[in-house]
Amino acid sequence: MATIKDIAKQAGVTPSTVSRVLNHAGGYNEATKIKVEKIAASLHYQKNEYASNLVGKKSNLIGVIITDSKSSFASPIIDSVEDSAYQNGIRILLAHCGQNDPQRLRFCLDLMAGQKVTGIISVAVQFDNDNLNYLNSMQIPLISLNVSVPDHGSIKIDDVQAAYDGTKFLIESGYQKTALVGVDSNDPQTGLQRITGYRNAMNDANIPVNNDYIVEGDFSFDAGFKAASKLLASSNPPRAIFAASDDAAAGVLSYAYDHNIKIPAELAVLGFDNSHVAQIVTPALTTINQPFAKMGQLAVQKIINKEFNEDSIVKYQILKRQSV
Amino acid sequence: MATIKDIAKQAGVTPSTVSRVLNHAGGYNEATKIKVEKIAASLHYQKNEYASNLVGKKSNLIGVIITDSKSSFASPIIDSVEDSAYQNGIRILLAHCGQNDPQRLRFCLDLMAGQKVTGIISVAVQFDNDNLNYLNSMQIPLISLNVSVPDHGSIKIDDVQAAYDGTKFLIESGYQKTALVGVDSNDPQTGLQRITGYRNAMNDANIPVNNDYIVEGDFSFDAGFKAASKLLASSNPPRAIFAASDDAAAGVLSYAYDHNIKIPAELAVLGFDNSHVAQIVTPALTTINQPFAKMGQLAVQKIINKEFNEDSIVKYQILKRQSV
DNA sequence: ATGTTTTACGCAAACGTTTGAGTAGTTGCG
DNA sequence: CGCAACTACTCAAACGTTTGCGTAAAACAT
Repeated sequence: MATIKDIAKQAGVTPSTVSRVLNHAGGYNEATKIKVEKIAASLHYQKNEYASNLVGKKSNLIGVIITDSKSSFASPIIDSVEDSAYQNGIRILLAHCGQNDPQRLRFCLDLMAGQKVTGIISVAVQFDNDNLNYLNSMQIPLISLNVSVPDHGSIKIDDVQAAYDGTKFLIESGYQKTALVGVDSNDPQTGLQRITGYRNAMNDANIPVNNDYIVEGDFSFDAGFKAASKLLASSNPPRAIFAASDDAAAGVLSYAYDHNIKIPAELAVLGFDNSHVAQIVTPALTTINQPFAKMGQLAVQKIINKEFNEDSIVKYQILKRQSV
Repeated sequence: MATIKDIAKQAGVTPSTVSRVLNHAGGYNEATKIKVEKIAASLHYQKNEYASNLVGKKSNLIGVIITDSKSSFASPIIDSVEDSAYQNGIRILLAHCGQNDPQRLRFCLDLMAGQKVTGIISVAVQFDNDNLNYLNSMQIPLISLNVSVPDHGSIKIDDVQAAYDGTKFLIESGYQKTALVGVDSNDPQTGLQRITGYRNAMNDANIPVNNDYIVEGDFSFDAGFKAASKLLASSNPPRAIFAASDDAAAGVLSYAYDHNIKIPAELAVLGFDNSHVAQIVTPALTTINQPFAKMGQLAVQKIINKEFNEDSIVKYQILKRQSV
């Protein structure tokens, strides 16, 4: 591979001059510039980023840590982060940390540290104490999406309020008997907050909360399916189901389809996320839109502008389609 | 940030020794090793990969270029590539190149070159001549998934045969009137090959091909929806639709749902990919399974083993669910 | 006791780039 | 004409590692 020295030799100048030309740093005359650029092109010169970053100490690298792509909202976020990064000449280092795998998360952090990333964007990653301390000790700024992480900036919707509004929306649409599925009360962030929002909305509407109507689970299709089978086979089935994700909502839809339950006539289904699947299932899901693209974009902006400490709450909307 | 020199100073040895200890290179005694490791830990030492790679000339970096994540099969591939990479201590540099954006693809290649990746995995990326030449001139090995790229290794299914088998499967299931949707005859790879497979199967079954039954489009939900509306509103609607992707199949399902067409009683739908959506739509899609996870894994293996020139054809299966 | 091998380091160069400081040669100004 | 200010460079150090070579000291063999 051609280096700056090869170019220098051919052009009859020193590497310094070549470097200045290639970086448009000024301090050379037009003829030299043209000559150097022509030789660089003919040699297929590619700057060695390792050398460059070593001396320059800036990496133009943003680390992105996601749990895994199955979570359905990872894709749009990665897309927008990548696009924003591209527009700013920044590169993306991607790593998966799995679901609750401190060891792998640690590996991810080491990776990012070794690459001297200017910042990390984590998507729905829960930090355990060890890794949080480790991160803090390394002084790498972090922007967390979807969940908040102590001492670091975050970008998320107001989960309590969103669950409140979703529940209220169902109630006002005539569904008093509304269940909440796919929430994990052990998850202090999303799960618990959405349960709180649901409870608050029921209380404010003076509807007693039936605890059987809160069905625990993760955000998966299966969780939705199982919850539906438990709820809808019971003696007192709900008239509406509020799922904690679109995938879970799709699970509900699937159960309903199998048992010939008409949506929304016999059962209303409200999703959460407005992920890709929300638009393509039948009937199309009424859901709570999370502005993933905007969140990814904002995360990159924050890292560029070094705004690491504020928490941003972004707006969601209830997106009406066919399922309620 | 602490460097190897800081450790050396504290430990009373030279950087060489520290380096050897940290790399488990041998040539030090146990006491020194323990001392160095303890100091390194206490200083939160992180190897500067830039310096390391600069001298070592190996990057442990694999570049991944995808068009965009919306293509629904990007996610499982990225997941498996990332997992395989993780198990081999390799990092992933991710870049999007958009759909037909030579300029951005060029940018991606520059990025990869600058980072001195050991290899590039491209997912469903079509190389124009300029970029192909550019890639070749840079001598970076490439493994292409889903499409084949001249002079470089690829991993894909046999699209002609898969479309043939899918069509044959529909015919043998009793559907003589089978349409093919979501294919682009301008796409010499996937599109054209699947059309060929479809035609071959029809011919072999002695069924005349009705050209109206081949509806052009991309792989999107909308393409499937539009194709369905064109086909099913016609005077001679097909009894089965073979979609070129699960997303397109979901579009067909959606149209059918809107017009109260029963699946599979009145219309059979066969998808393609077995992406995440295939399992969660209602009814669940019978589809052609592409082993994305295996493909990603294999791609990483090939790069590690430096097998850049073979084309691998991986196996698909027809996965029977509810839609046919 | 002498010679040989091994161990456990140190030394210094190298990787490719950037950048502050230095310097010929040219231009401008009064 | 003399001095300052530029221009267009060159020089050399620096970034943090790795690694081949060198070498004292220790261990072993004869």
